Parts: sequence; C-alpha cells; structure tokens
Amino acid sequence: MAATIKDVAKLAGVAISTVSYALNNSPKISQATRTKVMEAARELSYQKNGFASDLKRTKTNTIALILSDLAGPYYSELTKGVQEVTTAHGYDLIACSSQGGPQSTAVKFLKEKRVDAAIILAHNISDEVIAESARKGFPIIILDRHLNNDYVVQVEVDNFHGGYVATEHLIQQGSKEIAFISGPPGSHDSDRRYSGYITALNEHHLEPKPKWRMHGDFTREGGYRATKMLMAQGSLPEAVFFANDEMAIGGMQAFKENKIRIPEDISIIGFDDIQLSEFMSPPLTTIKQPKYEAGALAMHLILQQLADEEVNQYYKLSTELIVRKSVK
Amino acid sequence: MAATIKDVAKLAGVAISTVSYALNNSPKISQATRTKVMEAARELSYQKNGFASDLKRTKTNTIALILSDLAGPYYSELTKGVQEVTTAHGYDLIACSSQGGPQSTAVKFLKEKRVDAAIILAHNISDEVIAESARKGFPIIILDRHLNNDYVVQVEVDNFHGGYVATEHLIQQGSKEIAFISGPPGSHDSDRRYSGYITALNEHHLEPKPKWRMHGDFTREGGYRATKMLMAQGSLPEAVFFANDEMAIGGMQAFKENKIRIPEDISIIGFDDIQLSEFMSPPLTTIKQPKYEAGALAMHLILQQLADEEVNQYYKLSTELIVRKSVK
DNA sequence: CTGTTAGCGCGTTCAC
DNA sequence: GTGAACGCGCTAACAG
Repeated sequence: MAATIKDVAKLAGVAISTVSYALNNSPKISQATRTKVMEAARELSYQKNGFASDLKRTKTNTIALILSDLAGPYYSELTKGVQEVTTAHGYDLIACSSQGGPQSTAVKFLKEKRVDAAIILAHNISDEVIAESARKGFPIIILDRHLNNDYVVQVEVDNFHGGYVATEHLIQQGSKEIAFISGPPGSHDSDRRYSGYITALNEHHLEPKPKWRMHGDFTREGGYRATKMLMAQGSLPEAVFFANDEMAIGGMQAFKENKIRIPEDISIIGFDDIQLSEFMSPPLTTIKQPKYEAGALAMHLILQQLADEEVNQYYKLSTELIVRKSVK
Repeated sequence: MAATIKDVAKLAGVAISTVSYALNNSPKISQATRTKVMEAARELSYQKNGFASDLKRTKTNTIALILSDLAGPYYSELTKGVQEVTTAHGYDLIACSSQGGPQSTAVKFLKEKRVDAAIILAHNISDEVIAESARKGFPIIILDRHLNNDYVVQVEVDNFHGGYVATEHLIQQGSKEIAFISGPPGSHDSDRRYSGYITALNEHHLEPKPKWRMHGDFTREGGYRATKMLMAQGSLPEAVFFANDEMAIGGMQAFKENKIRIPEDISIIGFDDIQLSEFMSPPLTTIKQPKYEAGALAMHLILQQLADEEVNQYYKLSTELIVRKSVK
C-alpha cells in the first residue's frame, strides 16, 4: 500500500539511490532531477520509513523520558525543562511509562536501542533493568535513585536538606511532636527526606517516636489513609511532615473530615510544591524542588554525553522552603 | 560495541536464524540449543535492535498519543483510559508532543511509520498533516476536531450540548447578561461550546452582545487577561462562561484582585472539570467531560481497526453539569 | 559532474 | 536446524 523509495524511483525513472540523495538534499543531484523526484514523491505521498533510516544510521535522534505513570501527577515543570532543551537542540522526545514492569514500554525502549538516551523518573523500574540497559554511547540520567554505574549519571534534588529544612521550620514554629508520613517502601527520595527529618529532630534533642511514623505511598489516598491511622491512635502530634504534597492533600482531607483545623489544631508541611498546593485551603507550606532545572540539566547532560564530552556522575540541586498557611 | 545477533550466533556456534528462533521461543528449536543460545546471549548481554525487527515485521506494536504539550495540563484521565486499554492488549504506548509544528516529534512519528496508530489531541497539529498521514492500515483517532477522511475516526465530546447546558444553568440561576470567554481562534471545541451558548441565549430570547465576548486561549493567563479586559469595559455581566477551567481559574484570580466576589457579585462557570476545580474557592461549577471514557474508547477503536474490523467514523460522548459554588 | 551499482544495518522467516 | 532472501533506506565506490 504505502509507497516506498522504490516506487518513487520507478515513477521518477531514476535509481533508488538518486531518490535518497535528492530527498536528503545532497548536492550531487541536479535541480531538474531533484524536482522530478520530489514530484514523484508527492504524487505517491511517499513518506520514508523512519526505522529503516534509523537502522542504517544507528542513531534515532530521539530521547526517552521514562515516567512511572503517564497519567500520573508527574512533574510538568520537569517535563518542560526536558522538552525545551530537547527541542532547542533538534532532538525528539517521547514519554513512556514503566507501568507493567519488565513488559512495559519503558523497558522495551530502554533495552532495544530504540532511543539514543533516556531520563528516568520511575520508581517502579528496577535497578537491574537500568544496569542492563546502560552501555557506552547510551546515556541514562536517573532522577530518583542512587546507582553506581559508569554509564549512568545522577541528578538529585537535595532531599535530605529539604527534609531537614521542613522539620526545622516546624520546630521553629513551636512544634515538638512531629509525625512523618513516608512514601512507598524503598523510595530513595522518601528515605532521604526522612533522614533530614531525623537529623533535625536530633539536633533539637527531640526524640523521634515510632508511633509518629506512618507509611503512605506518595498518593493522595495513601496520605489520607495514613492520616486516618495517625488519628486512630488517640493522641495527635502537633505537626505532620508529609513526604510529598499529594499525600499532604489527602491528609488535609482526612483532618477536615474529623474537624481538626489546620493550622490551629495541627501544622502541616508537604514536599514538592505541586501546582495544587497554593490553591488548598489553607495554602500548603511545602518544600519546592527545582524541577524545571532538574529536567533541563538532565537533558544538557545527555547532549554533552552524546557529544562525547565528559560529565560528572553526580549532580545535586537544592530545595527551597515555601511558607504558606498550613503551619501555625 | 553492542552485540548483534551475529555475535550470539558465532558464540553459540549456530546459525543466525537459529538464534532468532530460539530467542522468540519457536518450537523448532531443541531445548539444548535454546539453552546454549540463551547463555551466549546473556554472556554478550545481547539485546535485539528493536528497529530491525519492527522493520522486518512492518509492525511496531506501539501506539502514539499525540498531545500539544507534554508538560501541559493535559488530561490525565484521558491518558489513563488510553493507557489501560493499551496495556491490557499488549501494546506499547508513547506520548509525544506536537510542539514545533512540522518539525515536531509528533509529526515525525505520524509520518514515518514509527507507530501502528495514533490518538491525537493537539490543536496545534494541522489538518493537512493528519490528512497526509492517514492511510489504510494506520488508524488515527482525533479527539479535538472535525475532519472528513476515510482513514480518520473522530471521538468527540458533545461540546455543543455542554455549552448549552452551562448557559442554561446560568440563566436558570437568574443571569441574563452572560459573557463568553473563548479558546484560541479556530479551536473546534471552543466554537462548539460557543454555539451551545448562543443557542441557549436565543431560546430564552436573550441577546448575545459582542462586548460580552472575549478571546482567551485556554490558558490561565489568557483567562486572566480576558477577564481584565471584560472589567475594563466599565460594566460587568452577571455571569461568565469560560470555555475551559484553566481560563476560569485565571478569571477568578482577576476578579479577586478587583475585589469582585464570586458568586455574590458575579457567577462563573467553566468547562472540563479539571482536578483543580473542586479545590478552588469557591469550588468551580463546570461541565465535566468523560475523559477516561474518551481515551478508552479511542484505544478500543484502534484495536478494532488493527484487527480489520469496521468501525463508525464518528462517536459522540455526553457531558455532565457539575454544580459547585461559583454560580449564585 | 551526474547517476548507478552494490553492500550494509539487523533481525525474521520461508524453503529445504 | 540452516541458508538466503527480505524489509527499506543510506552511502561509498564506481561508471558514464
């Protein structure tokens, strides 16, 4: 059905290679021939098969942004950073999801050399898969974990410091009993934020209590459930540090249902500074991540590596406390 | 650097075709040989080149979801609908952006046969590009426009009826002077909503006034600017129908800055029911689109077409009025 | 100079 | 279980 280069050659009455040269603007071809070829191509509405040329060129010119869930509340600022740099340098960008584990689209693209590089922000992709895919000439940037691999570069937000600052802020504002709602088990980001929390408590000689630690999973429902469990314990902490904003929003919902007022009865702080935060009532105090910068940096690092330049293996970006109204 | 099937064949001491069969679990290969091959593959950490096999198979097994902006506030419910159906049927899904016009990743993937089908929700892709890409055996579903083409199927939300219901609701609640803030020029969705608005006005013998019509562009800033312009006219309408929620949110901001209270001083209604709407203060009354359903339906239609089944050329899904607190 | 021949990239699949 | 053609386009080397 669809026309191939062969058909165009036949119609134009020239050799296949001539068509290729003409269509790729090689100076070898005369204007007359070029026009003839173009016309034939138009007539057959010929479109080259992208795979065939990628195959030959062993270069796809496209970068994959791998997210745990395409539909998720993923970081649009980050995507914007990636996208802008990508486009500015003439590369193509595709986003794919790692849902489905080893069968996922993400894994397929990572392994089968379908892209020239990848940026990964997908906690549900295993370290092994990344390690297996990493190879010379195929830069991978990871945004959500540590991994020691020569071919993998890490761009990390300073989660530890963010967690520390959040907790410190709660303490400064007068809280002593501070709960922590974590992300999914094994989440590197959540763990680092927790470390910051613990460190801040320790510095102020406050004791971290196990009952003030609940597990969420970075979702709104998870935050809601964890908060309900917190309340079920009978006594309430003075403040809660949610490991991300989504969970904080779920928590606010839970508190509201139990007529617990924020910040009068309890202080709340989140992490991420997602768009919704400032629209909550009260607006959510949180830790802002430089997401746009992270995305842009990741993409820059890829470009440098594709250009065979040396880059460091590790980059850390700092966070910022955004004070709004959810902390007393 | 990277190992090819040839290397595996050499190491395993078998023919290239044998490796291919073994790796694809063909019954033609004995268990012993299969194991030998697998081992060689592992040793070389062989990964097939996805393009080569797609090329040969002339099938990619992947579907493209084309959005106007990967970073935009795109419809995550829609994506979820698409994603779930796609995954359930063993297809892969990639999302790409049409930013950059004819040079965009979206256009490249559409034209160069890099995917088996596409779902388009990207007002900045031209009808021509779609028409040029449409061909037998390459299903395209469009969610945001009309287009008469044998190879293109349309899934549309009933924008006309949504616009009608929104306006009707404002009228029922006592408004007579109703402004309409439109989307970007040429937006099919916006136009249909506008028609619904006009029809409702007419039915109630209310006259649409040009001064109550402003142009936004579906962004928050656009809604903000349009609203400022509306206010600059001196007199205010009793209600405003924003062609989407993002603009309504921008509008609310503008009203707030001018100390105009919602809904006491002016009623507001949006369109889309994006996540933020219910968190606004006051919560935004709006028209909900069945986005998940639209996505799932689009993907189902693709599967049917890939299976060579006949499908209709046009599907319409209905909208729903969500009453919250922004209308008096 | 213009345009052609031939081989390549890598994996799949048919005929033997 | 193997050899070889094939999918489609690119490009070095060569002939006109």
